[in-house]
Amino acid sequence: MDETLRKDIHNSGVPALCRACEARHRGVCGALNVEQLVLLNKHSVRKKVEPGDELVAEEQDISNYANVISGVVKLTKMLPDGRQQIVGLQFAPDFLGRPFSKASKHSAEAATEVELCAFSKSLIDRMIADSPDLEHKLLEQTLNELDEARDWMLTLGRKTAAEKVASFLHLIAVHIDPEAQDADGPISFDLPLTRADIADYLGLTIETVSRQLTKLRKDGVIQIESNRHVTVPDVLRLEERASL
Amino acid sequence: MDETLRKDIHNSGVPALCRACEARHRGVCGALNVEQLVLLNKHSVRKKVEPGDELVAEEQDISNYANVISGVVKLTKMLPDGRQQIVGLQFAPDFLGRPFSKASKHSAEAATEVELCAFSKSLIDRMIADSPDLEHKLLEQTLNELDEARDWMLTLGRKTAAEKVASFLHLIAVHIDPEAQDADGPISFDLPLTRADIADYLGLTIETVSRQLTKLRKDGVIQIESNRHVTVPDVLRLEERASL
DNA sequence: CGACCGTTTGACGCAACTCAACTTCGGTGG
DNA sequence: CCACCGAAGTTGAGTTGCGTCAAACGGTCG
Repeated sequence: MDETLRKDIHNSGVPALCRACEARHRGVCGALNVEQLVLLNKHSVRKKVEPGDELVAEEQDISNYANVISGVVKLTKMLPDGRQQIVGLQFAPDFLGRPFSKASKHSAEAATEVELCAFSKSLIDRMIADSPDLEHKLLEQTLNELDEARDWMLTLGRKTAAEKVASFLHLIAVHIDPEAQDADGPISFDLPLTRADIADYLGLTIETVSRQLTKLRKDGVIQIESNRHVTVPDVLRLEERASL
Repeated sequence: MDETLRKDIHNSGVPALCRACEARHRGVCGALNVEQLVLLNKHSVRKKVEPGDELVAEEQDISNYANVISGVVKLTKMLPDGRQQIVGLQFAPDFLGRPFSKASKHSAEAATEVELCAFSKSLIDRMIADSPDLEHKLLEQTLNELDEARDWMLTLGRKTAAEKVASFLHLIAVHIDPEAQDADGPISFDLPLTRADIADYLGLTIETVSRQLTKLRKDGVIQIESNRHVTVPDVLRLEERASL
Protein backbone atom coordinates (compact mmCIF):
# COMPACT_ATOMS: atom_id res chain seq x y z
CA MET A 1 0.00 0.00 0.00
CA ASP A 2 2.77 2.36 1.04
CA GLU A 3 4.64 0.93 -1.90
CA THR A 4 1.99 1.77 -4.47
CA LEU A 5 1.61 5.25 -3.16
CA ARG A 6 5.28 5.96 -3.51
CA LYS A 7 5.25 4.49 -6.99
CA ASP A 8 2.35 6.73 -7.92
CA ILE A 9 4.24 9.81 -6.96
CA HIS A 10 7.27 8.78 -8.94
CA ASN A 11 5.22 7.75 -11.93
CA SER A 12 7.00 4.42 -12.24
CA GLY A 13 4.62 1.64 -13.08
CA VAL A 14 2.21 4.02 -14.75
CA PRO A 15 1.45 2.83 -18.29
CA ALA A 16 3.21 4.89 -20.92
CA LEU A 17 -0.02 5.75 -22.65
CA CYS A 18 -1.50 7.14 -19.44
CA ARG A 19 1.62 9.10 -18.59
CA ALA A 20 1.18 11.19 -21.73
CA CYS A 21 -2.58 11.43 -21.37
CA GLU A 22 -4.62 14.60 -20.98
CA ALA A 23 -7.17 12.86 -18.81
CA ARG A 24 -4.55 11.32 -16.54
CA HIS A 25 -4.74 14.05 -13.93
CA ARG A 26 -7.60 16.33 -14.87
CA GLY A 27 -10.07 13.60 -15.78
CA VAL A 28 -11.57 10.73 -13.84
CA CYS A 29 -8.38 8.67 -14.13
CA GLY A 30 -6.85 11.09 -11.67
CA ALA A 31 -8.69 9.19 -8.95
CA LEU A 32 -7.00 5.88 -9.74
CA ASN A 33 -3.88 4.42 -8.18
CA VAL A 34 -1.13 2.75 -10.20
CA GLU A 35 -2.56 -0.70 -9.76
CA GLN A 36 -5.97 0.34 -11.07
CA LEU A 37 -4.41 2.32 -13.87
CA VAL A 38 -2.46 -0.71 -15.05
CA LEU A 39 -5.58 -2.87 -14.90
CA LEU A 40 -7.68 -0.33 -16.75
CA ASN A 41 -4.99 0.21 -19.31
CA LYS A 42 -4.97 -3.47 -20.18
CA HIS A 43 -8.63 -3.29 -21.05
CA SER A 44 -8.70 0.06 -22.76
CA VAL A 45 -8.12 1.05 -26.32
CA ARG A 46 -7.30 4.32 -28.03
CA LYS A 47 -9.55 5.22 -30.92
CA LYS A 48 -9.66 7.99 -33.43
CA VAL A 49 -13.03 8.79 -34.98
CA GLU A 50 -14.06 11.13 -37.78
CA PRO A 51 -16.62 13.96 -37.64
CA GLY A 52 -20.12 12.58 -37.96
CA ASP A 53 -19.26 9.14 -36.61
CA GLU A 54 -21.80 7.94 -34.11
CA LEU A 55 -20.41 6.74 -30.78
CA VAL A 56 -23.63 5.83 -29.01
CA ALA A 57 -27.11 5.73 -30.47
CA GLU A 58 -30.18 6.92 -28.59
CA GLU A 59 -31.87 4.19 -26.53
CA GLN A 60 -29.05 1.84 -27.42
CA ASP A 61 -27.24 -0.39 -24.94
CA ILE A 62 -24.00 1.01 -23.69
CA SER A 63 -21.21 -1.51 -23.42
CA ASN A 64 -18.40 1.00 -23.30
CA TYR A 65 -17.33 4.12 -21.52
CA ALA A 66 -14.64 6.46 -22.78
CA ASN A 67 -12.59 9.52 -22.00
CA VAL A 68 -12.36 12.28 -24.55
CA ILE A 69 -8.65 12.86 -25.24
CA SER A 70 -9.06 15.51 -27.91
CA GLY A 71 -11.80 16.95 -30.10
CA VAL A 72 -15.44 17.64 -29.36
CA VAL A 73 -18.32 15.20 -28.91
CA LYS A 74 -21.93 16.34 -29.25
CA LEU A 75 -24.79 14.74 -27.32
CA THR A 76 -28.04 14.94 -29.26
CA LYS A 77 -31.70 14.12 -28.84
CA MET A 78 -34.32 13.80 -31.54
CA LEU A 79 -38.09 14.12 -31.71
CA PRO A 80 -40.05 11.46 -33.60
CA ASP A 81 -40.40 13.79 -36.60
CA GLY A 82 -36.69 14.46 -36.86
CA ARG A 83 -36.26 17.77 -35.11
CA GLN A 84 -32.96 17.66 -33.30
CA GLN A 85 -31.37 19.30 -30.28
CA ILE A 86 -27.80 19.13 -29.03
CA VAL A 87 -28.06 18.74 -25.26
CA GLY A 88 -24.38 18.86 -24.40
CA LEU A 89 -20.86 19.17 -25.71
CA GLN A 90 -18.03 17.11 -24.27
CA PHE A 91 -14.45 18.33 -24.43
CA ALA A 92 -11.23 16.70 -23.20
CA PRO A 93 -10.87 15.30 -20.59
CA ASP A 94 -14.59 14.64 -20.10
CA PHE A 95 -15.90 11.21 -19.28
CA LEU A 96 -18.39 9.74 -21.75
CA GLY A 97 -21.07 7.34 -20.61
CA ARG A 98 -23.96 6.92 -18.28
CA PRO A 99 -23.20 4.80 -15.18
CA PHE A 100 -25.94 2.70 -13.52
CA SER A 101 -28.13 2.65 -16.59
CA LYS A 102 -28.26 0.15 -19.41
CA ALA A 103 -29.39 2.41 -22.17
CA SER A 104 -28.29 5.90 -23.04
CA LYS A 105 -30.98 8.56 -23.28
CA HIS A 106 -29.24 10.45 -26.04
CA SER A 107 -26.91 9.74 -28.91
CA ALA A 108 -23.26 10.78 -28.95
CA GLU A 109 -21.54 11.81 -32.14
CA ALA A 110 -18.12 13.18 -32.99
CA ALA A 111 -18.42 16.86 -33.95
CA THR A 112 -14.78 17.15 -34.93
CA GLU A 113 -12.08 14.56 -35.31
CA VAL A 114 -12.02 12.94 -31.86
CA GLU A 115 -9.51 10.84 -29.95
CA LEU A 116 -10.99 8.54 -27.35
CA CYS A 117 -9.73 6.20 -24.68
CA ALA A 118 -12.44 3.54 -24.49
CA PHE A 119 -12.87 0.85 -21.84
CA SER A 120 -15.45 -1.72 -20.93
CA LYS A 121 -18.43 -0.63 -18.88
CA SER A 122 -18.34 -3.64 -16.60
CA LEU A 123 -14.74 -3.05 -15.53
CA ILE A 124 -15.40 0.57 -14.67
CA ASP A 125 -18.61 -0.27 -12.85
CA ARG A 126 -16.61 -2.68 -10.68
CA MET A 127 -13.89 -0.11 -10.09
CA ILE A 128 -16.50 2.46 -9.11
CA ALA A 129 -17.93 0.01 -6.59
CA ASP A 130 -14.68 -0.27 -4.65
CA SER A 131 -13.03 3.06 -5.27
CA PRO A 132 -14.86 5.93 -3.56
CA ASP A 133 -12.43 8.42 -5.10
CA LEU A 134 -13.50 7.45 -8.57
CA GLU A 135 -17.14 7.84 -7.68
CA HIS A 136 -16.36 11.19 -6.15
CA LYS A 137 -14.73 12.40 -9.37
CA LEU A 138 -17.73 11.21 -11.33
CA LEU A 139 -20.09 13.03 -9.01
CA GLU A 140 -18.10 16.21 -9.45
CA GLN A 141 -18.14 15.97 -13.23
CA THR A 142 -21.84 15.16 -13.21
CA LEU A 143 -22.62 18.14 -10.99
CA ASN A 144 -20.67 20.38 -13.33
CA GLU A 145 -22.50 19.04 -16.35
CA LEU A 146 -25.78 19.63 -14.55
CA ASP A 147 -24.81 23.24 -13.89
CA GLU A 148 -23.88 23.69 -17.53
CA ALA A 149 -27.11 22.09 -18.72
CA ARG A 150 -29.12 24.45 -16.52
CA ASP A 151 -27.17 27.48 -17.69
CA TRP A 152 -27.99 26.45 -21.22
CA MET A 153 -31.68 26.06 -20.38
CA LEU A 154 -31.72 29.76 -19.58
CA THR A 155 -30.13 30.45 -22.97
CA LEU A 156 -32.60 28.22 -24.82
CA GLY A 157 -35.68 29.45 -23.02
CA ARG A 158 -35.12 33.15 -22.62
CA LYS A 159 -32.48 34.57 -24.92
CA THR A 160 -32.96 36.11 -28.37
CA ALA A 161 -31.27 34.65 -31.45
CA ALA A 162 -28.56 37.32 -31.27
CA GLU A 163 -27.85 36.57 -27.61
CA LYS A 164 -27.84 32.84 -28.24
CA VAL A 165 -25.19 33.05 -30.95
CA ALA A 166 -23.04 35.35 -28.81
CA SER A 167 -23.46 32.95 -25.88
CA PHE A 168 -22.32 30.07 -28.04
CA LEU A 169 -19.21 31.89 -29.21
CA HIS A 170 -18.42 32.81 -25.64
CA LEU A 171 -18.83 29.24 -24.48
CA ILE A 172 -16.44 27.96 -27.13
CA ALA A 173 -13.93 30.73 -26.51
CA VAL A 174 -13.84 29.94 -22.79
CA HIS A 175 -13.52 26.20 -23.39
CA ILE A 176 -10.68 26.65 -25.85
CA ASP A 177 -8.81 29.05 -23.63
CA PRO A 178 -10.04 28.91 -20.02
CA GLU A 179 -7.65 31.70 -19.02
CA ALA A 180 -9.36 34.09 -21.39
CA GLN A 181 -12.45 34.07 -19.16
CA ASP A 182 -12.34 37.75 -18.40
CA ALA A 183 -9.04 38.79 -19.87
CA ASP A 184 -9.15 41.60 -22.37
CA GLY A 185 -6.71 40.27 -24.96
CA PRO A 186 -8.00 39.01 -28.32
CA ILE A 187 -8.91 35.32 -28.61
CA SER A 188 -8.81 33.29 -31.76
CA PHE A 189 -10.15 29.79 -32.36
CA ASP A 190 -11.71 27.33 -34.78
CA LEU A 191 -15.39 26.57 -34.40
CA PRO A 192 -15.75 22.86 -33.63
CA LEU A 193 -19.29 22.85 -35.03
CA THR A 194 -20.88 23.43 -38.42
CA ARG A 195 -23.64 26.01 -38.78
CA ALA A 196 -26.17 23.19 -38.71
CA ASP A 197 -24.75 21.93 -35.40
CA ILE A 198 -24.69 25.40 -33.93
CA ALA A 199 -28.34 25.77 -34.90
CA ASP A 200 -29.18 22.47 -33.23
CA TYR A 201 -27.35 23.55 -30.10
CA LEU A 202 -29.14 26.90 -29.94
CA GLY A 203 -32.61 25.80 -30.99
CA LEU A 204 -32.48 27.97 -34.14
CA THR A 205 -32.29 27.46 -37.90
CA ILE A 206 -29.08 27.54 -39.95
CA GLU A 207 -30.17 30.74 -41.63
CA THR A 208 -30.75 32.59 -38.38
CA VAL A 209 -27.35 31.51 -37.06
CA SER A 210 -25.70 32.72 -40.24
CA ARG A 211 -27.49 36.07 -40.14
CA GLN A 212 -26.56 36.68 -36.52
CA LEU A 213 -22.93 35.79 -37.19
CA THR A 214 -22.73 38.30 -40.04
CA LYS A 215 -24.37 40.87 -37.82
CA LEU A 216 -21.73 40.33 -35.12
CA ARG A 217 -19.05 40.57 -37.79
CA LYS A 218 -20.44 43.79 -39.27
CA ASP A 219 -20.68 45.25 -35.78
CA GLY A 220 -17.01 44.44 -35.24
CA VAL A 221 -17.60 42.11 -32.29
CA ILE A 222 -15.94 39.23 -34.14
CA GLN A 223 -13.90 38.57 -37.25
CA ILE A 224 -14.53 35.52 -39.41
CA GLU A 225 -11.93 33.90 -41.62
CA SER A 226 -12.76 30.98 -43.88
CA ASN A 227 -16.12 30.28 -42.18
CA ARG A 228 -14.60 28.32 -39.35
CA HIS A 229 -11.92 30.49 -37.81
CA VAL A 230 -13.14 33.22 -35.48
CA THR A 231 -11.29 36.03 -33.73
CA VAL A 232 -12.77 37.90 -30.79
CA PRO A 233 -10.93 41.20 -30.26
CA ASP A 234 -12.70 41.99 -27.01
CA VAL A 235 -14.32 39.23 -24.94
CA LEU A 236 -16.19 41.73 -22.81
CA ARG A 237 -18.06 43.10 -25.82
CA LEU A 238 -19.03 39.54 -26.68
CA GLU A 239 -20.29 38.97 -23.16
CA GLU A 240 -22.45 42.07 -23.41
CA ARG A 241 -24.02 40.69 -26.58
CA ALA A 242 -24.65 37.40 -24.78
CA SER A 243 -26.35 39.15 -21.85
CA LEU A 244 -23.98 37.54 -19.39
CA MET B 1 -21.62 -3.32 13.73
CA ASP B 2 -23.64 -6.48 13.58
CA GLU B 3 -25.73 -4.90 16.29
CA THR B 4 -26.48 -1.75 14.34
CA LEU B 5 -27.41 -3.67 11.26
CA ARG B 6 -29.92 -5.76 13.10
CA LYS B 7 -31.31 -2.66 14.74
CA ASP B 8 -31.67 -1.06 11.36
CA ILE B 9 -33.79 -3.90 10.11
CA HIS B 10 -36.01 -3.74 13.13
CA ASN B 11 -36.29 0.00 12.98
CA SER B 12 -35.45 0.37 16.68
CA GLY B 13 -33.15 3.27 17.31
CA VAL B 14 -34.36 5.07 14.23
CA PRO B 15 -35.57 8.54 15.18
CA ALA B 16 -39.34 8.80 15.21
CA LEU B 17 -39.32 11.66 12.73
CA CYS B 18 -37.31 9.63 10.24
CA ARG B 19 -39.43 6.55 10.66
CA ALA B 20 -42.43 8.43 9.30
CA CYS B 21 -40.43 10.22 6.63
CA GLU B 22 -40.97 10.03 2.88
CA ALA B 23 -37.28 10.46 2.20
CA ARG B 24 -36.26 7.79 4.69
CA HIS B 25 -36.04 5.03 2.12
CA ARG B 26 -36.52 6.58 -1.30
CA GLY B 27 -34.29 9.61 -0.73
CA VAL B 28 -30.64 9.99 0.16
CA CYS B 29 -31.27 9.09 3.82
CA GLY B 30 -31.82 5.54 2.60
CA ALA B 31 -28.05 5.22 2.42
CA LEU B 32 -27.53 5.97 6.10
CA ASN B 33 -27.27 3.51 8.97
CA VAL B 34 -29.02 4.02 12.29
CA GLU B 35 -26.03 5.67 13.88
CA GLN B 36 -25.74 8.25 11.12
CA LEU B 37 -29.47 8.77 11.07
CA VAL B 38 -29.48 9.57 14.79
CA LEU B 39 -26.58 11.97 14.37
CA LEU B 40 -28.16 13.71 11.40
CA ASN B 41 -31.50 13.85 13.13
CA LYS B 42 -29.96 15.77 16.04
CA HIS B 43 -28.78 18.46 13.66
CA SER B 44 -31.74 18.63 11.39
CA VAL B 45 -34.91 20.62 11.58
CA ARG B 46 -38.30 20.32 9.94
CA LYS B 47 -39.54 23.45 8.26
CA LYS B 48 -42.70 24.44 6.51
CA VAL B 49 -42.46 27.25 3.97
CA GLU B 50 -45.08 29.14 1.99
CA PRO B 51 -45.31 29.52 -1.80
CA GLY B 52 -42.97 32.24 -2.98
CA ASP B 53 -40.57 31.90 -0.06
CA GLU B 54 -36.97 31.91 -1.20
CA LEU B 55 -34.84 29.04 0.08
CA VAL B 56 -31.56 29.86 -1.61
CA ALA B 57 -30.68 32.98 -3.56
CA GLU B 58 -28.61 32.93 -6.73
CA GLU B 59 -24.86 33.30 -6.10
CA GLN B 60 -25.52 33.16 -2.39
CA ASP B 61 -23.54 31.05 0.06
CA ILE B 62 -25.18 27.79 0.91
CA SER B 63 -24.98 26.84 4.54
CA ASN B 64 -27.75 24.29 4.47
CA TYR B 65 -28.93 21.29 2.58
CA ALA B 66 -32.43 19.88 2.77
CA ASN B 67 -34.70 17.08 1.69
CA VAL B 68 -38.05 17.92 0.16
CA ILE B 69 -40.69 16.11 2.23
CA SER B 70 -43.72 17.43 0.41
CA GLY B 71 -44.58 20.12 -2.09
CA VAL B 72 -42.67 21.43 -5.09
CA VAL B 73 -39.55 23.58 -5.20
CA LYS B 74 -38.58 25.51 -8.34
CA LEU B 75 -34.99 26.25 -9.28
CA THR B 76 -34.72 29.50 -11.21
CA LYS B 77 -32.12 31.56 -13.03
CA MET B 78 -32.35 35.20 -14.06
CA LEU B 79 -30.75 37.35 -16.72
CA PRO B 80 -29.45 40.78 -15.69
CA ASP B 81 -32.53 42.45 -17.19
CA GLY B 82 -34.96 40.28 -15.25
CA ARG B 83 -35.96 37.61 -17.73
CA GLN B 84 -36.39 34.42 -15.79
CA GLN B 85 -36.20 30.70 -16.47
CA ILE B 86 -37.09 27.76 -14.24
CA VAL B 87 -34.30 25.23 -14.71
CA GLY B 88 -35.67 22.45 -12.56
CA LEU B 89 -38.46 21.29 -10.30
CA GLN B 90 -37.77 19.30 -7.14
CA PHE B 91 -40.38 16.94 -5.71
CA ALA B 92 -40.27 14.74 -2.62
CA PRO B 93 -37.96 13.07 -1.77
CA ASP B 94 -35.39 15.07 -3.73
CA PHE B 95 -32.23 16.36 -2.14
CA LEU B 96 -31.78 20.12 -2.25
CA GLY B 97 -28.33 21.66 -2.41
CA ARG B 98 -25.11 21.71 -4.34
CA PRO B 99 -22.26 19.69 -2.73
CA PHE B 100 -18.62 20.73 -3.22
CA SER B 101 -19.45 24.28 -4.10
CA LYS B 102 -19.76 27.30 -1.87
CA ALA B 103 -22.27 29.25 -3.87
CA SER B 104 -25.39 28.07 -5.62
CA LYS B 105 -25.70 28.89 -9.30
CA HIS B 106 -29.45 29.29 -9.15
CA SER B 107 -32.08 30.34 -6.68
CA ALA B 108 -34.54 27.93 -5.08
CA GLU B 109 -38.05 28.98 -4.24
CA ALA B 110 -41.12 27.19 -2.93
CA ALA B 111 -43.69 26.82 -5.71
CA THR B 112 -46.33 25.36 -3.42
CA GLU B 113 -46.45 24.97 0.32
CA VAL B 114 -43.33 22.93 1.04
CA GLU B 115 -42.15 20.78 3.93
CA LEU B 116 -38.40 20.47 4.29
CA CYS B 117 -35.98 18.56 6.44
CA ALA B 118 -32.98 20.86 6.64
CA PHE B 119 -29.51 20.08 7.96
CA SER B 120 -26.14 21.76 8.07
CA LYS B 121 -23.96 21.56 4.99
CA SER B 122 -20.80 20.83 6.94
CA LEU B 123 -22.25 17.79 8.66
CA ILE B 124 -23.43 16.28 5.41
CA ASP B 125 -20.16 17.04 3.68
CA ARG B 126 -18.39 15.12 6.43
CA MET B 127 -20.83 12.24 6.18
CA ILE B 128 -20.36 12.11 2.42
CA ALA B 129 -16.61 11.89 2.91
CA ASP B 130 -16.84 8.69 4.93
CA SER B 131 -19.98 7.06 3.62
CA PRO B 132 -19.61 5.87 0.01
CA ASP B 133 -23.23 4.77 -0.03
CA LEU B 134 -24.38 8.31 0.56
CA GLU B 135 -22.20 9.60 -2.24
CA HIS B 136 -23.54 6.87 -4.48
CA LYS B 137 -27.12 7.93 -3.81
CA LEU B 138 -26.20 11.50 -4.56
CA LEU B 139 -24.54 10.51 -7.81
CA GLU B 140 -27.65 8.61 -8.83
CA GLN B 141 -29.95 11.54 -8.09
CA THR B 142 -27.61 13.92 -9.89
CA LEU B 143 -27.48 11.70 -12.97
CA ASN B 144 -31.26 11.56 -13.01
CA GLU B 145 -31.52 15.33 -12.72
CA LEU B 146 -29.04 15.66 -15.57
CA ASP B 147 -31.17 13.38 -17.75
CA GLU B 148 -34.25 15.40 -16.91
CA ALA B 149 -32.48 18.68 -17.63
CA ARG B 150 -31.39 17.39 -21.03
CA ASP B 151 -34.86 16.12 -21.84
CA TRP B 152 -36.14 19.57 -21.06
CA MET B 153 -33.51 21.19 -23.30
CA LEU B 154 -35.10 19.37 -26.21
CA THR B 155 -38.47 20.76 -25.15
CA LEU B 156 -37.15 24.31 -24.79
CA GLY B 157 -35.14 24.33 -27.98
CA ARG B 158 -37.27 22.45 -30.46
CA LYS B 159 -40.90 22.18 -29.43
CA THR B 160 -43.76 24.53 -30.34
CA ALA B 161 -45.77 26.35 -27.67
CA ALA B 162 -48.55 23.76 -27.96
CA GLU B 163 -46.12 20.87 -27.53
CA LYS B 164 -44.40 22.59 -24.63
CA VAL B 165 -47.60 23.02 -22.65
CA ALA B 166 -48.62 19.41 -23.33
CA SER B 167 -45.15 18.26 -22.26
CA PHE B 168 -45.47 20.19 -19.03
CA LEU B 169 -48.85 18.68 -18.20
CA HIS B 170 -47.46 15.25 -18.95
CA LEU B 171 -44.45 15.81 -16.71
CA ILE B 172 -46.64 16.85 -13.80
CA ALA B 173 -49.09 14.00 -14.35
CA VAL B 174 -46.29 11.45 -14.29
CA HIS B 175 -44.69 12.98 -11.21
CA ILE B 176 -47.96 13.03 -9.31
CA ASP B 177 -48.84 9.49 -10.26
CA PRO B 178 -45.81 7.54 -11.52
CA GLU B 179 -47.96 4.48 -12.20
CA ALA B 180 -50.01 6.43 -14.72
CA GLN B 181 -47.00 6.54 -17.05
CA ASP B 182 -48.67 4.69 -19.87
CA ALA B 183 -51.88 3.54 -18.27
CA ASP B 184 -55.04 4.52 -20.06
CA GLY B 185 -57.19 5.50 -17.08
CA PRO B 186 -57.98 9.17 -16.45
CA ILE B 187 -55.60 11.16 -14.23
CA SER B 188 -56.51 14.13 -12.16
CA PHE B 189 -54.22 16.53 -10.31
CA ASP B 190 -53.58 20.05 -9.08
CA LEU B 191 -51.04 22.14 -10.93
CA PRO B 192 -48.25 23.02 -8.51
CA LEU B 193 -47.37 26.12 -10.56
CA THR B 194 -49.10 29.36 -11.49
CA ARG B 195 -49.41 30.33 -15.14
CA ALA B 196 -46.47 32.67 -14.66
CA ASP B 197 -44.34 29.82 -13.33
CA ILE B 198 -45.40 27.52 -16.14
CA ALA B 199 -44.40 30.22 -18.61
CA ASP B 200 -41.00 30.56 -16.94
CA TYR B 201 -40.53 26.82 -17.06
CA LEU B 202 -41.43 26.60 -20.75
CA GLY B 203 -39.75 29.74 -22.01
CA LEU B 204 -43.09 31.28 -23.01
CA THR B 205 -45.32 34.15 -21.90
CA ILE B 206 -48.30 33.82 -19.57
CA GLU B 207 -50.65 34.64 -22.42
CA THR B 208 -49.33 31.91 -24.69
CA VAL B 209 -49.57 29.33 -21.89
CA SER B 210 -53.15 30.37 -21.24
CA ARG B 211 -54.08 30.20 -24.91
CA GLN B 212 -52.57 26.74 -25.35
CA LEU B 213 -54.34 25.47 -22.24
CA THR B 214 -57.71 26.65 -23.53
CA LYS B 215 -56.93 25.06 -26.88
CA LEU B 216 -56.20 21.71 -25.19
CA ARG B 217 -59.41 22.11 -23.23
CA LYS B 218 -61.49 22.92 -26.31
CA ASP B 219 -59.96 19.95 -28.11
CA GLY B 220 -61.02 17.70 -25.23
CA VAL B 221 -57.48 16.63 -24.33
CA ILE B 222 -57.85 18.03 -20.81
CA GLN B 223 -60.52 19.37 -18.50
CA ILE B 224 -59.83 22.37 -16.29
CA GLU B 225 -61.67 23.06 -13.06
CA SER B 226 -61.00 26.20 -11.03
CA ASN B 227 -57.84 27.10 -12.93
CA ARG B 228 -55.63 24.78 -10.94
CA HIS B 229 -57.23 21.38 -11.10
CA VAL B 230 -56.71 19.42 -14.30
CA THR B 231 -58.11 16.10 -15.49
CA VAL B 232 -56.54 14.13 -18.30
CA PRO B 233 -59.02 11.58 -19.66
CA ASP B 234 -56.47 9.91 -21.92
CA VAL B 235 -52.76 10.20 -21.23
CA LEU B 236 -51.86 8.86 -24.65
CA ARG B 237 -53.65 11.72 -26.40
CA LEU B 238 -51.68 14.12 -24.22
CA GLU B 239 -48.43 12.39 -25.17
CA GLU B 240 -49.29 12.80 -28.84
CA ARG B 241 -49.74 16.51 -28.31
CA ALA B 242 -46.40 16.64 -26.54
CA SER B 243 -44.64 14.82 -29.41
CA LEU B 244 -43.34 12.15 -27.06
C1' DC C 1 -68.96 45.63 -1.49
C1' DG C 2 -64.63 47.14 -3.72
C1' DA C 3 -59.64 46.27 -4.32
C1' DC C 4 -56.54 43.06 -5.90
C1' DC C 5 -54.38 39.18 -8.02
C1' DG C 6 -54.31 35.55 -11.29
C1' DT C 7 -56.19 34.33 -15.57
C1' DT C 8 -58.35 34.78 -20.07
C1' DT C 9 -59.23 36.91 -24.49
C1' DG C 10 -58.50 40.00 -28.44
C1' DA C 11 -55.89 42.99 -31.77
C1' DC C 12 -51.56 43.91 -33.60
C1' DG C 13 -46.40 43.74 -34.51
C1' DC C 14 -42.11 41.66 -34.95
C1' DA C 15 -38.45 38.11 -34.53
C1' DA C 16 -37.50 34.01 -36.27
C1' DC C 17 -38.94 30.44 -39.70
C1' DT C 18 -39.61 28.88 -44.57
C1' DC C 19 -38.49 28.69 -49.20
C1' DA C 20 -35.41 29.73 -52.69
C1' DA C 21 -31.48 31.55 -55.17
C1' DC C 22 -26.82 32.46 -54.99
C1' DT C 23 -21.86 32.29 -53.34
C1' DT C 24 -17.88 30.26 -51.30
C1' DC C 25 -15.19 26.45 -49.79
C1' DG C 26 -12.78 22.17 -50.20
C1' DG C 27 -11.79 18.23 -52.46
C1' DT C 28 -11.01 15.34 -56.88
C1' DG C 29 -9.74 14.21 -61.30
C1' DG C 30 -8.67 15.47 -66.01
C1' DC D 1 -2.95 23.79 -62.57
C1' DC D 2 -7.47 24.63 -63.42
C1' DA D 3 -12.23 22.82 -64.11
C1' DC D 4 -15.64 20.70 -61.92
C1' DC D 5 -18.59 19.11 -58.33
C1' DG D 6 -21.09 18.69 -53.97
C1' DA D 7 -21.41 20.42 -49.46
C1' DA D 8 -21.56 24.31 -46.48
C1' DG D 9 -22.70 28.91 -45.85
C1' DT D 10 -24.90 33.40 -47.08
C1' DT D 11 -28.49 36.45 -48.51
C1' DG D 12 -33.18 37.91 -49.80
C1' DA D 13 -38.39 37.91 -49.87
C1' DG D 14 -42.45 36.47 -47.83
C1' DT D 15 -44.99 34.12 -43.97
C1' DT D 16 -46.25 32.98 -39.28
C1' DG D 17 -46.03 31.78 -34.41
C1' DC D 18 -45.41 33.85 -30.49
C1' DG D 19 -44.74 38.20 -27.91
C1' DT D 20 -46.65 42.76 -26.66
C1' DC D 21 -50.12 45.72 -25.17
C1' DA D 22 -54.57 46.34 -23.48
C1' DA D 23 -58.97 45.24 -21.71
C1' DA D 24 -62.17 42.24 -19.33
C1' DC D 25 -63.23 38.46 -16.23
C1' DG D 26 -63.43 35.75 -11.88
C1' DG D 27 -62.23 34.36 -7.38
C1' DT D 28 -60.57 35.85 -2.65
C1' DC D 29 -59.98 38.66 1.24
C1' DG D 30 -60.28 42.63 4.20
